[in-house]
Amino acid sequence: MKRSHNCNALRKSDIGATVTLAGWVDRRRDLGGVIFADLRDKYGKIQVVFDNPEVNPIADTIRNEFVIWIEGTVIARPAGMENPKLDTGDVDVMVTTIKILNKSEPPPLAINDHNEECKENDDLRLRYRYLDLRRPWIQKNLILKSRFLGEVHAFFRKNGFEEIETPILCKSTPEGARDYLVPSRVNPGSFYALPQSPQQYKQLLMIAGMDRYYQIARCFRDEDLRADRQPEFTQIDVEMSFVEQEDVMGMFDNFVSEVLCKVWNFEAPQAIPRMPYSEAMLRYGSDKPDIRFGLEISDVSSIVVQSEFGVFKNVVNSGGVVRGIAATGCVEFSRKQIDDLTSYVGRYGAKGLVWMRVKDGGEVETQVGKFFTVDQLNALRDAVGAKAGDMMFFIAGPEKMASNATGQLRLEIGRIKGLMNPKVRKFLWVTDFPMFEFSESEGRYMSTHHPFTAPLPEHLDMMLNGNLKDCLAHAYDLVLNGVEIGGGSIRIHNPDVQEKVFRLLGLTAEQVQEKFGFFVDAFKFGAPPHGGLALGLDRVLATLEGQDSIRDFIAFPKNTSASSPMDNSPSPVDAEQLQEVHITLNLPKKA
RNA sequence: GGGGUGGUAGCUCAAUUGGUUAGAGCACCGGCCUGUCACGUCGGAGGUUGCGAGUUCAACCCUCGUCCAUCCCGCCA
Repeated sequence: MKRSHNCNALRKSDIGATVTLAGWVDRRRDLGGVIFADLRDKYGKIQVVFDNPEVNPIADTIRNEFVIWIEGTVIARPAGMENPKLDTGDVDVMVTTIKILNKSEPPPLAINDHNEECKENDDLRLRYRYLDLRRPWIQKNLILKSRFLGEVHAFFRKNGFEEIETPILCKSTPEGARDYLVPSRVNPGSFYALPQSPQQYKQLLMIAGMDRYYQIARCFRDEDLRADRQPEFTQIDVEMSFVEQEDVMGMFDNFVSEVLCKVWNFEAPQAIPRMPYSEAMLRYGSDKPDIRFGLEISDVSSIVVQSEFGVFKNVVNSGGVVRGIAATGCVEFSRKQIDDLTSYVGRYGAKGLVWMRVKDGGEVETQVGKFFTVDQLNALRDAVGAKAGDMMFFIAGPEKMASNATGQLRLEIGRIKGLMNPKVRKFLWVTDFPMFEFSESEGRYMSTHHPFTAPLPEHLDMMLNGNLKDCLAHAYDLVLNGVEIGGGSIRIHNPDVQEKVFRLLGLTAEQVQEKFGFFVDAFKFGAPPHGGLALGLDRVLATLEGQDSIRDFIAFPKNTSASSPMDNSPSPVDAEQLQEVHITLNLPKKA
C-alpha cells in the first residue's frame, strides 16, 4: 500500500527504478492490447502503462476516479512520444502489479476536464464539493491559501505580534451587521452572538497590555450574500498599541511588499499611494477606486447650470450635481451600446445618461446640442478632458447617486475597453473617511466604519459639538484593483469620547450601559492609544488571482441562500433539541 | 425585500413561427483496436423538458402561480 513516489515525482533520471504509486484514475485510454491511464494526486499526473496479461484484465475494469495502487518500472517514453503537458511527461511507469483500492461511480462532475473552467452550475458543484475539490486548479487555490497563511504568520511573528484566540461565542451588540445567534441552554432566554469580527476583544487585548496582536479570525455576518461575500469568512485581524495611523499603514505597506509580493511574485510598489475619501468619490465615484486605468470623473455642475438644458439645470439648482467622464476612444459606441450603458447606470439610480461625441476637429456632437452654446460644449469637453475620438457621458442627480452611478459607469467602460488587466496590481490607501453617514432607512447617523473609530483629532470638537456631517474619521481602507481588501482605524481610547459616540449614534445611556458598559468601563483603567486593521483573507486571494468570486478559495462555501447543498445545512432540529435551549418556533405562514 | 438571467438525458447545451419520433458532445454499457495522452472506431441504453394550473386541435416554446440556482440593487465593511 505504501507509495514510493507521488504522481509528480518521476523524471528521466528515475528510469529503470522500481516504484509504487497510488492515486485516482484521471483518464483511461484502452487501445485494445495496451492500456494507458493517467494517475492523479495532489502533486500532479503521471501516465502508467498496462501491457501484460497479469495486469490487463484488471486494468480493463478501472474507470475514472477509481483509486488504484500500482507497482512498476519507470521507463523512457519512445522518442517523440513525450508529453510536454505533464511534468512527468518524459517517462511512463510500466505496471507489474495493480490493486484497485476503491471503485467509483461515474462522477457527476467532469473532474478531468482539460480546460480549467468548470461549466457545471454552482449548486451541483457545492453538492459534490469533495469532487469539485479534486480538480487540480481548485486544489491549487487552497494550497496557495495555505502557503499564504504560512507567510502571514511568519511576517507578524517577525514583527513582534502575538497570535491570540478570541471567543466565537460572544455578546450580541447593536450596530453593524445582523448577528448570528446561538441560544444558551444553561441561561434560558439568553443568546450568544457569533463575532462579526473580534473588534472589541482585540481592543481589550490592547488594554490588557498585549501590545501587538494578530489572529486569523473567522467572522460571521447574517446578511445577504454576493459572489464576494460569505456568511462566514476569514480576516487577518491586527491591532497595535501606541501607534498612529502612519504606523499601522506602514506595517501593511511592508506586508504588501514582503508577503504579497513574495507569494504572488510581483514587484513591490515603490509606495502605496494615498487618497482622501472625498477625492476618491469625486475623481472615481467610489470609495475603492480601481486606479489601473484613467477615465477619471469631473464635476461639470458649474458649466451646465449656465445652459438651457432643463434637466441638468434643475438638478444643480436643487442641490444636485452633474458628473462627466471622457470615454477615451469610444466615439464609435453604437446606439445599442449607449442604451445598454443607460440601463446599466439605471441600476444605480441614474435617471438618464447624456452622451456627447467629440468629432475629428474637436467639435462636440450631441442630441441635446440645442440647449448648449458652442462655448459651453467646448467647456464641457475641456472639463472632462475629452479629445477627438472620445465619447463623453454625463449623469445628473443628488451627489451620492450621481457620484456612484458615474463611478459604476467608469468601471463598466473599463471592462468594455479591456482596461482591467488582472496582472496589474494597483494598491491604494483611502483615508479620511467621514465619521458618520446618514441612513435614510434608519433615520439616523450611523458609523461609516464602526463605533470604535476615532475622529481626526482636529475634528473632535466638531463631533462633540454635534456636527456629524463634516466630521472625518481616523480610518483607512486598503484597496487593490478596485476591491476593498482591508480596513482599519485608530480607535477611541478615551471612555468619555467613546460614550459620546454611542450616544450620538442614538443609543440611550441605558443602552450604552447594557450593551457596551463593560467596554467603556475597560477604558477607565488606563487604555493605551491603539489602532489596527483587518484584511479579508479570501478577498485578497481572489483579487490577486484575478477572480471575482471568493467561493473557489473556501473549501466548503455556502450558496446564495447561505445554505450548503452538500450537507443540507441549515436544517430543522428535533423538538427535544429546541426544548433544551428553550425555543419555540414561530414560522412564517406559507402562501 | 426588489430586479435581471437561467432550470430540457448523469454533465454541458440545442430544438426555426406553437406542429406531430425532443437532438448533439462528454460520461455510461457492449464490440473492435499494441503508443495513446481530450485516443480512435462501430453499436446500444438513457427524458415526468423544475413543479402546478391555464390557453390551444396541438405547449420545451405562450399566460399565471410556485420552487430552486445565479448575478445585481437594497443590506453588509
